[in-house]
Amino acid sequence: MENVDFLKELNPSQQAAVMNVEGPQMVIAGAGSGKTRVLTYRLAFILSQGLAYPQELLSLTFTNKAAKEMKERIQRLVGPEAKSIVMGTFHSIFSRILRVEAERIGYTRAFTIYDSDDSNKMVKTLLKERNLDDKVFKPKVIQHAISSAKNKLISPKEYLDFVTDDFNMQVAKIYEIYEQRLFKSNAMDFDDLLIKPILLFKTHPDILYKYQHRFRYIMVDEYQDTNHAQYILTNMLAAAHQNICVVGDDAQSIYGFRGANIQNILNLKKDYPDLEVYKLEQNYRSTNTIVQAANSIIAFNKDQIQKKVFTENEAGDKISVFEATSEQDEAKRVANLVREQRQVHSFFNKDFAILYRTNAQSRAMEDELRRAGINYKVFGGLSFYQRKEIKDMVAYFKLAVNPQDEAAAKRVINYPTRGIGQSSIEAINVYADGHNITFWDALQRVEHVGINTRAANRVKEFVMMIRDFGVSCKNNDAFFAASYIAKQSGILKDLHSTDDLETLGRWENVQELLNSAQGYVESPDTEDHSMEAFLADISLFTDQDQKIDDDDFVTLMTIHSAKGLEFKSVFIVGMEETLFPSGMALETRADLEEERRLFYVALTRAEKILTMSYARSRYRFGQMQFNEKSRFLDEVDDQYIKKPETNVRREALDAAPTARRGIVSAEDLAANRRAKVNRAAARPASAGSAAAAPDPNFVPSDPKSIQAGQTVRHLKFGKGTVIAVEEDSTGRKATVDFPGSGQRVLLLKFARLQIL
DNA sequence: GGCAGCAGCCTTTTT
DNA sequence: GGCTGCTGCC
Repeated sequence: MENVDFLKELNPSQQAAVMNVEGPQMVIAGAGSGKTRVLTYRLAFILSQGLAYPQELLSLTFTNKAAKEMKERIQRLVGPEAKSIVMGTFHSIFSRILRVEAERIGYTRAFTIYDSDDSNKMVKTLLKERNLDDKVFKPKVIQHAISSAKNKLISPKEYLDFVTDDFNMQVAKIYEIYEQRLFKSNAMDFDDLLIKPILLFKTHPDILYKYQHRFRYIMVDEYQDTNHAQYILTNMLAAAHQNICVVGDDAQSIYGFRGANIQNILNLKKDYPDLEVYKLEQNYRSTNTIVQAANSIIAFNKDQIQKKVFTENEAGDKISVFEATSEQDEAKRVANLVREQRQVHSFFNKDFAILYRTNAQSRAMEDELRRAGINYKVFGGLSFYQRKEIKDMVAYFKLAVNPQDEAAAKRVINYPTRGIGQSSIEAINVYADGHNITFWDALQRVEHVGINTRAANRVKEFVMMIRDFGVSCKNNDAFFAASYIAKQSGILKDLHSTDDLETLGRWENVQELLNSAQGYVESPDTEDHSMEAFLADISLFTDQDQKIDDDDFVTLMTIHSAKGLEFKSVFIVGMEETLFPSGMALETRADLEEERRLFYVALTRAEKILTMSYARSRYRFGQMQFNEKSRFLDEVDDQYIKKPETNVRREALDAAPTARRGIVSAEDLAANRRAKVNRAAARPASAGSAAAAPDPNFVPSDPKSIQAGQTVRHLKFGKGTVIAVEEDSTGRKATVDFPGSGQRVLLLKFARLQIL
């Protein structure tokens, strides 16, 4: 409290944004302008001035990780009291509030959260029940229609009143039943975590009053990415005291596809006539070349708040652009450039990011980086909690806590297989529907359903098991209960019954889930150690939240995931029409402008060096495509791009070792064929392993001593060369090229290798 | 009821 | 090219 010295570290516009804390404020923060700094200092300022207790500050962030980092920074400024600031994503904060108030709107506090996969399955079930053709009524389309209706606060009834065509009438009906079904399952989908609080506040003014007065200062980060429901929610909470501060950058609004409404930021002045607007326009991150290049492209957008982002940083290198023959060629040259820049600029791997539009593009990059022996890490794609084995485990957790959870019950009632087949499940479903009871209640009365006794008995056993799990969750902490469930459900056994690497990997993942339960229970930050609390926590966990360890690796991720991050050297690959901008975004100006903002986000991730590339040919959907280079490349003011002659010289240099490559080189074809042979050979090899005679001369070396470049021997695959060694969440892995059976990635904790 | 093999979809992004 | 979910066979 004693000092406010930290304000000296801010420029005048940052200071203004930090120190004006009463009344509605909007901070338009250009890329790299110290937005996080302003947010943290603003909270610290309020605390240091004694304007509020920390628990009266509500700060809504885009990811849980951002919240955690921000809290740590505030703690460094004002001390441990910062811990009590209410900080997190919309979804996590409001799910917490909902848990406290659940009974008021007919849920129990043990309600479970449906992820989009669960919702999708629910829609599919409803289509089946209503005998609708899923070719006409595509589950994804319907799911999306329901979700956007919910986010616009349109009820099923209103939806029905609103539409005239047959298709949408059916959608309205499905929407209605979907809502009923979720309610009966004591479950909420992602949208509900925002919609239900609004409903709660509308119908219970006393509760609204409580939270309006509890949160005296509200801050919203990444405001450009909020949707209608989030906008309503913040307005409701801020209505009493109007101390709301939203921070964002309209130029970085890239989540329109999932309902984010850029109008929220463009029109805020209408909602708050007294709104004070601060613009942070000085960029501290990038070279002037990068800042100006980014300005030059965003100028093509019509929808925007005018601002001039500038920097006092040096001009820096011009932007390089290169054309590759194929995606492999592109990847190879990126790998070469990474090596070169590491040398020339003394960069580490962690100074590099390779950004792309779609996750599918990571594969070619990974192959070439691995071949080049460059340590890398892929973010996004299938996250830990989306993996089948994890979802199965989580479904058991959900059921134990909330047996009414229909999606969870259907997921695991016959996994691991216990003789309750599809026809039995179907019969139970029909029975539940016909008697207007829930799936779980129908399971209790399985003897009336009319399936064979064998299956009925299995169902009874299943029900008893789930009840038992429920008891275990009540009486023990999350780690104990999770371990108990993993064992008793038979999942661990199921995953440990074979010795193939993939299944073992799954077993490992389940172990990792148990580890995280242990970590959760033992963490000093968690007060509630119950399974219920643990579940609530992991249901909203995403890949964005994963810990980044201190290893030195090149970052591979989509541009969306890269928002908020910065790297010394950035590669934007796949700059091709229909890929970036996406072929799906060419129809309307609004869509194309969102793609352009995405390009803006990509450009502004770079601090020093920026390289962009496009490939003449690329495999998509298993077919070769030939794309034009992206229009976005032409939109960059060419004074910031390296002149073609420089490029040509570069290309001649780079191309030398790969000069023989055609569009698809013989080498690629060979590699391809080898991979296929390899895959085909994999099964017989492991099946026949029992027959292999033990070699008395084989002495496995210490896994830690395995290094790239070594010649090693493996009992099954024979002699091979270690191409790369890397480590990720599953452990240390070696890529070994065996002349007999091709390249294999081996987990070193299992594979026995002898260094020769 | 369980498993293998095949068809068809997908790939825009994710709380 | 890869994954999911469906069908048809045991």
